[in-house]
Amino acid sequence: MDDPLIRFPGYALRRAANSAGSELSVRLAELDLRQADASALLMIDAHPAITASALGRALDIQRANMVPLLKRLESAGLIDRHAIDGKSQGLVLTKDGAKVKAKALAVIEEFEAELLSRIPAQHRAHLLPALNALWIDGADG
Amino acid sequence: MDDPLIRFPGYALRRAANSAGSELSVRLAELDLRQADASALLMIDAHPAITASALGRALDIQRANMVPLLKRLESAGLIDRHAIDGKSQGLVLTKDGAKVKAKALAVIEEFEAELLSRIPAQHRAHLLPALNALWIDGADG
DNA sequence: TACGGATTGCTATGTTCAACAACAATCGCT
DNA sequence: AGCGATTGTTGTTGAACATAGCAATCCGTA
Repeated sequence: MDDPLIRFPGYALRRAANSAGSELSVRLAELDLRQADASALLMIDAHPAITASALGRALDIQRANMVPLLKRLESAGLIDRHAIDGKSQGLVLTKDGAKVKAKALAVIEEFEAELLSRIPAQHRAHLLPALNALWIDGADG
Repeated sequence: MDDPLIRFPGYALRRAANSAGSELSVRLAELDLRQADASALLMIDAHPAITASALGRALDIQRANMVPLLKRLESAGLIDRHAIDGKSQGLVLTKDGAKVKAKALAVIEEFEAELLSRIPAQHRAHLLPALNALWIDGADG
């Protein structure tokens, strides 16, 4: 079918993100993780005792929407929360959390490699810098 | 904040798509259109009398979810439906639909140009072919 | 021509994701 | 001490997407 939309990078962006995202979700589901969960685990691992709201800012998830995410990770025994002061809470991985994070990282690394392998070689190295230019300090700061 | 995720193309894909998508939605909202609406208008314009289910396949929208979309476009007076045979219906743009489609196309063209302008020149031409490789006949073909 | 599988449009329903407004409690700066 | 800003939370809303099922219709083949 002749498609008048495929010439638009924005449209291709949406379709590619949906395609890649749904496939990654399937793989992460085997670890009982969602994409946001895995992102949070990796970020907490890189920044132990990070604050819930700081994590939300880093992942572009609003404070209100962090609540069920953190509740899920805590219920699964993957993270611990401890009070930093009277209003902030620091997040750290539990031992189980570290194990699951390692598995998730392996899944993601493999997925990313497969993703790149689908791209013609001459375009491959350009994808990441091009994408990053679109959202890092992009229009939505 | 040091971000362990920005080295992943898949993550950048999601963030970039969200960023670009939400911005485009704001602009299309001034025409009372959603992204799927605009996509449908462009596709119907390129394929007059296209079937509802064929349109859904082209846009990767399930038949069930086409119902409210088409109802919305029809209620707004942008499309007409006529029976092709006993079970299929052909979709065409109304005069108003053609006008709105032209406006939407202008919005999208401008948006896409701005999007590309944010990408360093040496990466710019590679984005579209790289993205298209990810979803056209990709893993979810 | 008659039959059976496939297709079409639709209803109903559920899930996930993300946005908003509001709130009490707390912090940090002056 | 006081005041604006921040934090974690609740509740609600809307969009986007998926599944299961259904009656009607089409189409290839016997």
